[in-house]
Amino acid sequence: MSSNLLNPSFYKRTAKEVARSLIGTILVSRIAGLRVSGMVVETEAYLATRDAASHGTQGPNRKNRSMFGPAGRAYVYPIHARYCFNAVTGIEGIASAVLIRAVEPIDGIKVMQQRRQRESLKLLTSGPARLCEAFALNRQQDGISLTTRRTTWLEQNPAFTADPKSLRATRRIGVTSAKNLKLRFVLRGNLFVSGPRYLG
DNA sequence: CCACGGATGCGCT
DNA sequence: GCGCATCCGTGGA
Repeated sequence: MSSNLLNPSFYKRTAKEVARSLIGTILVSRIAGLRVSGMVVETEAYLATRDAASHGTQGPNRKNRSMFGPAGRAYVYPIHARYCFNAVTGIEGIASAVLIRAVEPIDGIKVMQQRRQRESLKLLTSGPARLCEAFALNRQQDGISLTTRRTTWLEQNPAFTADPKSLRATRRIGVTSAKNLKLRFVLRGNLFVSGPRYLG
C-alpha cells in the first residue's frame, strides 16, 4: 500500500528522466476531505540548465522559490488566472521540475465534475490548469511535500507496464522560448492527452 | 477536427 | 501597460 508512494529518490534525478518516469503513475489529492485520483498521461520537463522556458532561469524569487527546494515537493504557480502543478526534481538549490499536463480520471469523478462545472470526462483533467481545478490544487499546495500521503502525492501504478512504444516525446506546448526541445512526454493515443492530436 | 480571439490575475517594466 | 508553462466559445472545413 504505502510502498507504492513515490519517494524522494524517485524525484532526485533530472527533470527529463522524472518526466518520462511519471507517465503511468497515479496522482492523488485529498483536500477538504475529498479524495480524487488519476493516471498521469502527459508531462513536461523544465531543466536545470540551458532551458530559457524554465521559471528558474532568473534565479530564486518569491514566486518560484519552491522550484529551488528539495526534490519531491510541489511547485504550483499561477498563470492566466489559473494554476499549474509541478513536481520539483533534481538537486536542492538548482531549479528543475516536471509539469503535470494531463491525467486520466480514476477516482472521484463526481467531485471533479462539480469542481470543474462540467460533465464531459475529456474536459475534466486534459490540461495543466484543468487538472489543478479538478484536484483542487492552488498556491496553498506550493512547496508541500509530495512524499507523504498528506494532501497531494504520486503513487506507482502496479497495473501499468511501460510499453516503450506507447511513450512519445514531443516539443512542449505553449512555451515561447526553447520551443524545439523535446521535453513533453505523452502516452500515445490516450484520450486525455491535451493539445492538438498531431503533436502525439 | 482545427484556428482564432477574448478573458482572466499576477508580477514585472 | 504587457507577457504569460491557459481555457473556452465560436466558426469554418
